Amino acid sequence: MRQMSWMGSAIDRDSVRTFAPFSPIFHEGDSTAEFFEIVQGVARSYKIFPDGRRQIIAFAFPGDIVGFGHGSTYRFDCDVIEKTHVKVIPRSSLLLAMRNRPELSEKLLDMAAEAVAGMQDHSILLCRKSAIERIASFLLRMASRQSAPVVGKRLSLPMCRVDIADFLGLTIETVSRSLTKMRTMRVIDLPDRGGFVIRDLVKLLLLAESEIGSA
Amino acid sequence: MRQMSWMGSAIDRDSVRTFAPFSPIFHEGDSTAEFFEIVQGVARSYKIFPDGRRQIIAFAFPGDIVGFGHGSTYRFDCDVIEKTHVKVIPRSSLLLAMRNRPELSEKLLDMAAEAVAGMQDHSILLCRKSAIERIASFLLRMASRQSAPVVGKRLSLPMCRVDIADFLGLTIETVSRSLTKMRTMRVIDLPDRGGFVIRDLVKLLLLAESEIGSA
DNA sequence: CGTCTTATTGAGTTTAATCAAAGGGTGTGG
DNA sequence: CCACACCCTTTGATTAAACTCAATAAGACG
Repeated sequence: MRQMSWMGSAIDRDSVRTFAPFSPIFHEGDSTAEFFEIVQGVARSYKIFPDGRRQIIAFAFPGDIVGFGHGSTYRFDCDVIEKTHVKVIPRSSLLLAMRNRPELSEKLLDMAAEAVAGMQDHSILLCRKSAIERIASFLLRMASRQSAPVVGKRLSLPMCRVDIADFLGLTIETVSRSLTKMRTMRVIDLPDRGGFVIRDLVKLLLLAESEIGSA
Repeated sequence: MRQMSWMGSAIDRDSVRTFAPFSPIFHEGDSTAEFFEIVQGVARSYKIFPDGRRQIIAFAFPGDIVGFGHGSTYRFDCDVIEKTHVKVIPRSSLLLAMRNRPELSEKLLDMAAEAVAGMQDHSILLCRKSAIERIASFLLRMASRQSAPVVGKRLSLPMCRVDIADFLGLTIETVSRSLTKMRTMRVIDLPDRGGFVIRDLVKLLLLAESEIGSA
């Protein structure tokens, strides 16, 4: 969920908070008194199940909103994977703004629709795509978050393998093998931990099969 | 998306339309001039991809709303799998109601949040559960849509195997094998096409692993 | 420099997909 | 009413993909 800047003056008094790596923004079950715009850094939303399985629902980058679009309590946990600055927006200020400006509500509904559509695409990615297609789609998405998908430039991949695996519904071994394969195919480079380079954008797009989930 | 009855007088002038089996309610790309409440029957929402794969996004039963929560155009196709009566709600009447009653907007946002949460649960079902867990979860959901999950009563399963497969991200063969296995285990009965009977609710809940996706 | 964590690589197993064929209703026409 | 055809479903055999278990390698950090 992005681009809330049109909210304008309604959120002038928001405060910015800083989170240390791996500290929580909120927990499942906490009441939704506020939501959060990532200013700098990366957050991850996830659910942990009784059997220990973890599903990462989304990564949030600067400009993204987390915690919005829940009911009265959060439906999952959210923490940050590196030092992160977060703008805290009181729920009440949004509700106030909605009453003052009804057209805002329509916009928010559209945003919610966008979120639903995004989840649908992600579902399809999870159940219809092969491991390598998922990784390729994921890398393209990571790339488009920090610049246009550029060949040759080092792009940041701030999350560890197990996070990628838990986001894509794979194991870390499969993630690692797929990345290695793509490196062998000269589609990407892996210069260091936490970074990757696109060497052949056309092949990467082909691997991702483009139209699903690369949005 | 359910329980829109609180909309009350805003939708008094809605008309009811009847759709013959497999006729479309709307297509992807159509403009969202209206949305639809299923009065009687069953609808399915789905996307078809360039490679021919089809993903059924949701089944809609009486009381459910379809077509709500898109942007200005529908994001997928929707048709009915049996003779279905549908209440047509003009989008304009909802927007009007929102302006007149701001608290409605909050309720709609909550509904959207609900939809997002539902999609998240479905994602998890699709990428974390085995075939038999998915089928068990699906049967429980089907059961809870028509009554409390009751042992011994014939429950309707109106969609064909290929629809179940495309909803759960499986093949029809796997769906069929899983159902057969559950029948062999005396968990369910399959008295006829389009129906099933729960014989052992406890085992069925265990197979579904309950907490994920049975909501 | 050594330890600890994270990532990679390898071997074997499991699950579901694929390919292929047979069975079972339903409906139509003789 | 029966026979046939069609569609949907079930069952079987094989294959392929990803998971599991296990070991090694590479960074990060004190």
